Amino acid sequence: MGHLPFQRLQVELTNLIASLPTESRLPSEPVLARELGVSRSTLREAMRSFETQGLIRRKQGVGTFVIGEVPVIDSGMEVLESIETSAGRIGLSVSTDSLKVERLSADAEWAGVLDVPIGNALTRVSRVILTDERPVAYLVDTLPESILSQEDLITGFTGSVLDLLLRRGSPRLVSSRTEIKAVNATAEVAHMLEIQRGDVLLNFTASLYSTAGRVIDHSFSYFLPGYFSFHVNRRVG
Amino acid sequence: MGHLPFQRLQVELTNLIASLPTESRLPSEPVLARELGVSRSTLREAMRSFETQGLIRRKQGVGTFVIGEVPVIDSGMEVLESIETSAGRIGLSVSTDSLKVERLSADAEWAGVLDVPIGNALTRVSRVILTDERPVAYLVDTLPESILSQEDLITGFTGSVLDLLLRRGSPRLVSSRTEIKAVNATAEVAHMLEIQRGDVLLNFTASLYSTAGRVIDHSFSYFLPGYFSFHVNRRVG
DNA sequence: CAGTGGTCTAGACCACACG
DNA sequence: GTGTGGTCTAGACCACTGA
Repeated sequence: MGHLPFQRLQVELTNLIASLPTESRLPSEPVLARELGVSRSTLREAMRSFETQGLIRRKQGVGTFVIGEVPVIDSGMEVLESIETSAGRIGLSVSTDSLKVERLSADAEWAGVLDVPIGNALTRVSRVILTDERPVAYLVDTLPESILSQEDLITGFTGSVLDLLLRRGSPRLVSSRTEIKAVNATAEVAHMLEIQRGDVLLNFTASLYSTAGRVIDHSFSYFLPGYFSFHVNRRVG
Repeated sequence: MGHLPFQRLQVELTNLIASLPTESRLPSEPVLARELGVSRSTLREAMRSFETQGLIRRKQGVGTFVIGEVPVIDSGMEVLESIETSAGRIGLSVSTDSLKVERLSADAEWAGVLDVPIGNALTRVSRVILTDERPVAYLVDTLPESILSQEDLITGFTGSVLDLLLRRGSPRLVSSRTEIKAVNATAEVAHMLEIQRGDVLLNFTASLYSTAGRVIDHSFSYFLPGYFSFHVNRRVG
């Protein structure tokens, strides 16, 4: 009956995961593969989507664990707000990890994106968002140093560049143009989010504008599906 | 220095694909794997993202081909419009394939979603969108038969349920609530889109509302990344 | 150290297109 | 039939965790 190992596997894994209590550990991959009558490769492939859905968590050197209810961070796309704000609305506290602030020089491409001369100093802030120890988003903000310098980040920086700019009040922000894509995790992003290379991610590429129509900030955001719910109300043409 | 076969592979494949003319065929997988000094599994894994980006096209039993410039269908999320309309704006003609119309009975879940009694007759329209022979989107619309019957679809149905409802003018439509996700292709969807199971897709789940606030239609849409560009302007809270 | 998940290999067999 | 991409296997080795 082994005609469709994969689809059968998905069903059996679904049942197995549902039958186990939260936080419990699955059998190791070699053992589980033997029990289910498939090779380890096939088992791992089937497990992929379960992790991006937030149903299990794999930790290298430790094991694979069942996750219970995932607190889904809900956010409407009409309004731009930080993940901290979205999470706060559902009473979820998130933390920032792997915060990195870099100073770099604008090459031709970045000069074009941010509308500054080539060679201008830029500030780049990258960070990982955690909910309950789980990395769920990776964010990279790039903006002119004249707008945000490393010194600005010393005091009272919680992690969100957007929240910092809003709190400071200048320059005044009005809107962001956001492009929505689905991507495979690159090796770098996979490492930051503790997932596997090639796993599916939701990606936003956004430019933030001031009232003067200037580009204030450019950001790449990568979200683990299963932990977020983005929605939008579209009017009929 | 084969310490990072995969990352090196990505670079070499990028160069190889860029160096070949449009429509040309790549060497077969066993040959190419040997030439690049990796196993076939690794080669195929690395090729995955190239296909979802629209850079190559794999055809079972035929070969793997280089795609040139992909016409990207650009669409703003503020306004709901059919893919035909979005494609038309950039002068691209798309066609419908694998059109299937089903009649089914509302179970408890669908009754709740569409706000009809359990057991009510429903119409389901599923189809694949092609651009230049390439399946790029898979759409499934489900709605009460009282709103759209199979007879309504006999004459002048181009494929888009939305366009048909708009042309008919009743019921009057106002908006849609759309949820945005990134997913792995299921076996079924992968087959319809001629991609591999597990490949990354952008997914919209939407409910369409009438002026009376009734749910008129529920749809699942799956898009191949690389062929679409969805964007939204977000205002600052 | 032993045991876990992460990566990669070599090869088998299947499904499909085309001559 | 021949050759292609699609699936699956068995096993090796690495990277990491924790006792």
